[in-house]
Amino acid sequence: MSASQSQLRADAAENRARVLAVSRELFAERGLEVPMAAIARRAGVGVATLYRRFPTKESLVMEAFTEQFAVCQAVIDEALADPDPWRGFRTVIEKVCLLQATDRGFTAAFVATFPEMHSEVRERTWHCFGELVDRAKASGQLRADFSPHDLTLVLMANNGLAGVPVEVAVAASQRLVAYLLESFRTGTDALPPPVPLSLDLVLS
Amino acid sequence: MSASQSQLRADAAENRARVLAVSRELFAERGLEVPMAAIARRAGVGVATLYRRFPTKESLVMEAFTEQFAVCQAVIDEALADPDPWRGFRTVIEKVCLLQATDRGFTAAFVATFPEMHSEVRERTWHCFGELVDRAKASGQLRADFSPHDLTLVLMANNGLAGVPVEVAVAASQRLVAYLLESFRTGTDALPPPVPLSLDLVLS
DNA sequence: TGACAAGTGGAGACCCCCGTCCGCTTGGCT
DNA sequence: AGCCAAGCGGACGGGGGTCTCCACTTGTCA
Repeated sequence: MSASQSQLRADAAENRARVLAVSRELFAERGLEVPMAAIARRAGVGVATLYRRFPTKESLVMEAFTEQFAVCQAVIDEALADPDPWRGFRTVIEKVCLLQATDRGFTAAFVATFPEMHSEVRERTWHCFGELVDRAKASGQLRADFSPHDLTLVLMANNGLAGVPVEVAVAASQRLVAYLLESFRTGTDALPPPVPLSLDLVLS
Repeated sequence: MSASQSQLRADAAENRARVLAVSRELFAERGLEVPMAAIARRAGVGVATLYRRFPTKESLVMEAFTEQFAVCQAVIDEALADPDPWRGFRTVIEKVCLLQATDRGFTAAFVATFPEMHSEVRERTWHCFGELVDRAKASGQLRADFSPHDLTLVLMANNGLAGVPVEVAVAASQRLVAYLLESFRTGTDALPPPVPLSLDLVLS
């Protein structure tokens, strides 16, 4: 990596880093539709600088989120290492949904770059999750008719909560996830408290 | 109403009606971001005609969806008339979510125009649903910690399923709703079959 | 049937976005 | 210290959106 980074002049490298940091901030706050000019302005550089480092907006998005994708994979790996399959399963869903609720650009970036990722990576993730599901079913804690496709269902549903202020989104997401996990499992326990959502919140 | 309609010349009235019909079609198919020019083209009129009848795109949206809003209110009224409170409750959620899944512009229009509706209407809808919830709880079929705010939660979550082909969205929505209703209730029965969702579908 | 108000459509003003071009600046090496 | 390639930023082209303006057409009523 020092090959591509250290080739850059010191100031250029610093700018590049600042651009990435700012991108992550703004994408998280306002979603991927934030204009390149806004990123440039907040990073204190010109638009041209952005495009010199990242030939396209999409490439910037991709770069800005690779870290998050790694986190995702780590979450699944960790879950597979958990001796309790249900806890692993639950944790994956909780953590990924939290990530989604916290970072407004995350899902969009996820679906946008998903087709571009080496299918190898996709396959691996999918396979791992499938294994998690099988184990959880085998342990009798996950309902038998749960489908791995339901993970996508959860992610998409949870994504519908984006667009409200972060704290609200997080609380709402937690309650949604709790409801769903309760359906997924054989058993019951207390939900997090209701969230006073209002459709007005979507306007912000 | 005939006051404002019959003032229009015959051809103008016909154009207006066709514009509204086309709007509903396109909003349902492609969401609210469909350009005014596209609506005009499909309706076989010029852009100016649109703007003469509907001073702003927002006003067109509002007009195009008032019918759907009426359907919503009707659904709730019908549910209140149902002697079985749980069935009423369940039906409201199922029907509204189906509406959402079928019509891509519906939710967007709903949240967009919600703040503009006479608060009288909002209050009434909200009040009715609250009553439905109370009755369902009293009958012991709805969990006690269900909050009316959870309706908004469901709507937002269900909205996250928009953007995939309609048939898929409907199937996914049905499964999501089934999962959630199962959580909301004290009891259990069979879910609709899993939906082979893929994140790729979002790209369409 | 003829006159005129009501109706019409397309060109274009204005704005916002992505991505490029080009003349100026500056870090880094000798 | 001085050179120069690497770096820089702002102006600009191209596309697409909402909404307006205006010269032309057409329904309607006497």
